[in-house]
Amino acid sequence: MTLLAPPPKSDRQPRLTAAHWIEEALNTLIARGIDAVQITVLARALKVTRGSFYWHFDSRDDLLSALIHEWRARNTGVIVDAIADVPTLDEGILELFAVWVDHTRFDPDLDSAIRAWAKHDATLSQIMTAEDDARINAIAVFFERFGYARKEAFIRARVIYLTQISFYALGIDAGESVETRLNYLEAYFQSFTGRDIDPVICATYRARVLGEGRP
Amino acid sequence: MTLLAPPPKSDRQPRLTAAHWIEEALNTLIARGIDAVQITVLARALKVTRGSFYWHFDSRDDLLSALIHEWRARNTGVIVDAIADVPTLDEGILELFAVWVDHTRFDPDLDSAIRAWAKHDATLSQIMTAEDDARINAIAVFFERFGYARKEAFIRARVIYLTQISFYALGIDAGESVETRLNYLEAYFQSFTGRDIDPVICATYRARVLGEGRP
DNA sequence: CGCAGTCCATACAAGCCTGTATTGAAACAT
DNA sequence: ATGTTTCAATACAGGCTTGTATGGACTGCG
Repeated sequence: MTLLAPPPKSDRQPRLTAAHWIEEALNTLIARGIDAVQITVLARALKVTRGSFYWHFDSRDDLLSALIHEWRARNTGVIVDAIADVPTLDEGILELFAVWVDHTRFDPDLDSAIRAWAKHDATLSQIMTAEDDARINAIAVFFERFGYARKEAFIRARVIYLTQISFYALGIDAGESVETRLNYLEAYFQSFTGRDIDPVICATYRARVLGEGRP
Repeated sequence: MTLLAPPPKSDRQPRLTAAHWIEEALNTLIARGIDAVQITVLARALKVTRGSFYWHFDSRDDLLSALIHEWRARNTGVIVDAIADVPTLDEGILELFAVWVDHTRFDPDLDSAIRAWAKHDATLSQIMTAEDDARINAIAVFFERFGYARKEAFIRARVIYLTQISFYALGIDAGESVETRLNYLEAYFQSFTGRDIDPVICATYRARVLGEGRP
């Protein structure tokens, strides 16, 4: 069968691990949706045959479970943690903004893709709803800490969270530069909180974001 | 082949039209996503074989085009029209709320399903983005008409629109009663506009919505 | 009555995907 | 060096989907 002599194969290709498959699966999940996460597709992308896959996983469902697990490990709790102990309202809101922008802490593409998947998967939908509720609730508690009445805090939490989720869903964040978004900062703050942002804190934040832009 | 005598077939089954296929396709698009819109699946649901489909349509792509066409005919312009000529800010916002709730004017499930589809279809994505921009812009113009500065109007338009889109995406609208939502009405209004709603207009609106609930 | 148009059933070719079973080839340990 | 473990290629069976080709049944019309 093997007519050709084995090619040099010099540099010890580190064989694939389950993590490689998960990574590739996440990529295609984000790029093309859950229905496109097919073993054949992943194998092609990884330049390997499906024989490898079935060594690392029992089945496709096994892989899909791993994807959900991976999402929970990455994106769950990030938002809740971000505002748990902020000292002022202004810093809390800006911390939220920072989380939205810092894709190493919160991966919006992954979140969107999982959400789209959940739309047609009952059990995943429950998990997603619970996560959304936890995030909104955390923001509501945050607002309450700074003098907002219960009902208003809840609605403002919803508004700020839902706005951000759509921001990703519509791809607005992809088409707008950091500068443009910073230009809208005061307006967003006023809209979300009903108060004006502290100019000093605002300026500090601007400098920080622009600084991180060019490390 | 036909061993059995043809069953009574009494009541002249009005044969299927392309519209029937489109309707069923929209249903499964909403329920299970674009990848589930398969000729075989639709035929099963319509209790007909695929032979029928290929009489009404050239191919699956032909059907998908029809779906997009149908969406444009139904959902495009609805939001823009709703607030084009409202006399006051309060009524405009409430008119927007009314549109969100009145699924005969605006079909959120269809909109969501098309949006999810567009996420992985470049050309459809462009159409969707254009539609979103048009809606947001219309709301921004509306805010400007009532004294909001250009930048603030734009951001407030975004916030109110994006909030609503997520409302559907997260399925919050499905899990909350009309009464609950009406209870939050003042809070939403304050959050979206930065002003307090006129109590009289508010009461009138409440009565109207509750009245329509039981026709 | 017969003919044409409308609509659907059936059968077939080709492609794609999953899962299993078996073989093959490196890497590691004894 | 020899055997075991790790990972991947290959081959096969079953199922599902699209698209085409063709024939049948029903309708309306001349």
